[in-house]
Amino acid sequence: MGIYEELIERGLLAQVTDENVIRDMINSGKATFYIGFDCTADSLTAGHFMALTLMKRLQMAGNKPIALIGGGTTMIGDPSGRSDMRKMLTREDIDHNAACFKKQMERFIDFSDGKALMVNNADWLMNLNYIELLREVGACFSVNNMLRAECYKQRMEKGLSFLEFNYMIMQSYDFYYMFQKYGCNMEFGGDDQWSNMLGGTELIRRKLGKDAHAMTITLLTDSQGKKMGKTAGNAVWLDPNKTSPFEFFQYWRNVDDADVIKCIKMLTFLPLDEIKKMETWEGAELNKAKEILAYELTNMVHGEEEAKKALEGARNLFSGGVTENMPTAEISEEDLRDGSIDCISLLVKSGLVPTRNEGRRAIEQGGVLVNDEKVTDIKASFTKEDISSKDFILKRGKKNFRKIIFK
RNA sequence: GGAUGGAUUCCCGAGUGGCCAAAGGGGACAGACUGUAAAUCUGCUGCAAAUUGCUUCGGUGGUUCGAAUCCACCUCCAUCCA
Repeated sequence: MGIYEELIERGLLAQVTDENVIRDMINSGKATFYIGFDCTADSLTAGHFMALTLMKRLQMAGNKPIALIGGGTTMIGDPSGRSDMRKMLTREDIDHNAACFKKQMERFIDFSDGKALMVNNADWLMNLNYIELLREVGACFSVNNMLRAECYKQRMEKGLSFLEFNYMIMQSYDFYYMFQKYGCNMEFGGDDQWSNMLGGTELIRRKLGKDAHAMTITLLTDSQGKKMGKTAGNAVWLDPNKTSPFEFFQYWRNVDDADVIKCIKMLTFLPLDEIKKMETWEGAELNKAKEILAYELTNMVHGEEEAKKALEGARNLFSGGVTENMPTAEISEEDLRDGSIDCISLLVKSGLVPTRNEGRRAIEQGGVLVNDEKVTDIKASFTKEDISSKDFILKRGKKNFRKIIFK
């Protein structure tokens, strides 16, 4: 089975420009492909992770990846699939984010000995001359066609600024530029990028009379069609300081029954026949699959040690007992008032709750437990001895908890 | 450039002088039930030194005992005309 067939089997491919050509190309390792990452935040997310694994899969099959950091395109902001305008980022923010991306990517993709390239489109986009660009590239685009593109549809009602409208042109130019400079003959991206990507292949065909290809990855959505990799509107980050390995693990441990197998197929590198066996699992048995999924991903993103810790921590918490490898929070003498700390402060301090009001509410609703005993009094407080004499486990809800350590 | 409509809390959206920290829905969170799942039911959803106080209805000023609501100017958005 070639890599192309494997990608299909895993449900990763959404659309391709020319199936036969692309299959031959990637199966024989002749593709030099790129995936663009716009640096809108200072960490990659679970969504990017799928793109990175794809890069890796293709790299393992002998193809050459180019990771394109969108230092230039981020200045514009991709309107695809968005219902509102993006916040404009400053040049400094973008540069900072790009640096963060770079670091994280190096963990996944082997960039040594030219096996893969990392480039930043700020290097060529920032110096473009407006009139020249319009004449050279702008003439190749039909506004009529662009307006028909799926990615702008949602914006036709809410409004689309000219700035964002140009995003497609910039992305197309990237491909055109890298096609010439690096021999990049294929572009990968999320399925929401399809129209932007076609812009690139079209531009190359018009300007150079050559064929370039595009292929999109199925967006990772849950059974309700919502994009995965987000909790409460917040992304699941790959940066351990933004989403701890434990939280990361728990996110995947908690996916819907209906989505586990799909996630394992799309995100992990487990062999397909192994996954086939899991497909027969049902009901509570699926928890095993969830654990595997969570472990595999945490292992890839945060390393084996963290993955093991998270796995054990979670097992301990949910099946009781040992308090090793649980996330901890530290408090010190300064946090005490009159020799003790009240429960609400402790919740806030440990990060289990963002505001005192929410802490109060959690207690009122019976959602706060100390060593598995419900806290019933809002004014409950604990002394240094309470906390340091034995393990002190503070829980908010069923899945959020900290071991409190007195320092 | 002209005309009209609009901006409300995480999102959608009601509110057109006091009864408004602001209806309803979604989402999120918590409880029950479960398998750390889904569905369902219940509660809850600005902040805090918490029977009270403070901040919030695009922005800045004003009128008023009192403004999300009225007035002026400004910013942004949509639709139509150019």
